[in-house]
Amino acid sequence: MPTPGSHPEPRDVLGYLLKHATLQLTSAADAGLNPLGIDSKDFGVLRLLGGSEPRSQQEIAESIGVDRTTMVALIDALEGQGVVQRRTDPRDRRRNVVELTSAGVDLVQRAEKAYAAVERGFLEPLTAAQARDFQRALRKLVAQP
Amino acid sequence: MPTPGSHPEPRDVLGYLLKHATLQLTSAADAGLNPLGIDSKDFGVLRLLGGSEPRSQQEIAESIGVDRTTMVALIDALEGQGVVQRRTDPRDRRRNVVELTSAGVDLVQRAEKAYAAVERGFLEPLTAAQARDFQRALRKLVAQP
DNA sequence: TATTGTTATACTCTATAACTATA
DNA sequence: TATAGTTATAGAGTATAACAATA
Repeated sequence: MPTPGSHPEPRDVLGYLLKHATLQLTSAADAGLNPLGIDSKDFGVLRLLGGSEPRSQQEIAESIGVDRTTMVALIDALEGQGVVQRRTDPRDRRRNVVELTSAGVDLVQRAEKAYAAVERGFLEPLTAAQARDFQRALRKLVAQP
Repeated sequence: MPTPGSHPEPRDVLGYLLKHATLQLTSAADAGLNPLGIDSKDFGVLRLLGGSEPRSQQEIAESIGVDRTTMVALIDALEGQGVVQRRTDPRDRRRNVVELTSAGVDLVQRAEKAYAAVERGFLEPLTAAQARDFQRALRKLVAQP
């Protein structure tokens, strides 16, 4: 804790804390998902595809926040693993709709469990109420314009 | 908010929230520090040097969490701006002790103010108590082994 | 022999530009 | 003419390996 009047320690700077919290959780998630053959970025795509409406590559790219050219390689890899499948949209043949295969559906379910366990482990230093408030605060902060 | 039984929305995943909170704060900090000619990474180095003990390039690199080879270019740039100075440690001539120049001391003071304003803006959606609890929780999480 | 700073090099990640096929 | 996917290319960022000076 910084002494009044002194320079705050680097570790007390919000930017440092947020960055390292992100790094820790990401690396724990990568490790937890590794036995399933995917990483946290793949998981971001897969859990999007586990949702209700089918999505084109471009829509997925926008949701994740990467370029559509970056999405190509991501989908290539997942398709190579047999967990997703590209299908030309019959109503607009320029678009690829990406769908989970049955193996993909199964993978997403296992990945959700693995990721949930990682989150629980990460939040373990907090009480249930603290963890809830923490995520609530985070949502408010990220919702900022 | 996720409906019970449904897949949680991507935006509710802790990893997503942490990553985007970090991105938002970092980019706000870069913008706030830009008029001073530095970015948030430079600021991390400078505020370390504003502390009590002098540090070698390697020590700074370790504190920041980058390789010592990466530190070279960072210090090059800051030295080129005239805000830090390399000095060979007379007690171990292999080491470069990096010190703030008087212009550097001045810069750090202004940068601390600018960064503090950015943090305040970022935390604005929270009440003072919520912001305090949020940072407290973050410290606990990052302190994990 | 080990360590600090440095340089050269390579690797990862991602975006920009250009091409194709469709619209 | 504009858009989705693709490919090739380039840029940022950072690490690994090798070298000089010093311990």
